[in-house]
Amino acid sequence: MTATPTLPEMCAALGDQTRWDVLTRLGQETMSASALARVLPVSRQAIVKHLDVLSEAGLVTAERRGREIVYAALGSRLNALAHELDRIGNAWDARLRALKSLAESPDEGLPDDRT
Amino acid sequence: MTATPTLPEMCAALGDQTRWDVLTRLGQETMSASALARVLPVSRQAIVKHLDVLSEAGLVTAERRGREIVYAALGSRLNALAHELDRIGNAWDARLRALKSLAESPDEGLPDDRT
DNA sequence: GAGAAGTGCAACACTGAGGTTGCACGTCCA
DNA sequence: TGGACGTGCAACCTCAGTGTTGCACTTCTC
Repeated sequence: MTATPTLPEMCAALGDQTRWDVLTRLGQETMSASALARVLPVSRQAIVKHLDVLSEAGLVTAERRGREIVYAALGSRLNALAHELDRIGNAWDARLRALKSLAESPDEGLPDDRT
Repeated sequence: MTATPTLPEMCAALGDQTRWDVLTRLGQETMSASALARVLPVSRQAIVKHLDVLSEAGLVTAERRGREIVYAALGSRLNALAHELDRIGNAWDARLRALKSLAESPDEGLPDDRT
């Protein structure tokens, strides 16, 4: 049981192209690490490491099925992250709008970026 | 100019703790790189590099004001990313649910959503 | 004009992420 | 029972990201 990943950790897990390749494959069908390695242009060991990271972030589930381990992409954690990011984005923009309307006083002529 | 950053690129930009420190500060008030360096435990040059990355990702805006450059956190790109992630997460879970119900009653079709 | 403050650029060091190869060990099946 | 297939572990390599320092240049202010 891993501690809930922090926001930067979640984003870091999603900040790699190969990891997205893995995820999109797993979003289409459940696959084992070896099966993924057959499809993607990296070694199985590389895949395994990525799956570890994704599993740590709660983005995939693993299920042992005989001699192989089948992974599936898990959307719920992604939705939770999305919700969090949306909240933060809204807060930033709200503050920015407040600052702008606050700076509507005519005695500050700051648009001076033209030489 | 900055082509629209890809999804992994956006996530990679957000996958760093120091960058989040910068962003949260800029979400509270607009600041220059030097001002940020005074507040955060890293050098100005490190801050500048992070601001470059964030700017490239469209997460901050820069406005020259005299001899200094004032940055502000921009929420809109974050909201766009959130929306995208939410869509993908929903697609994954829908497919997973479909697979599960398919395993029980092999009667249903798959949702054909692209991720 | 002098000095303080901010930015720009370049060289450099260090660490960790991403990837590879090789081999050992379990599991399925003909 | 042996071979094919999948996973587990470890050593190793490479390079980009994060961070530093130093110096030059611009801009504001007194």
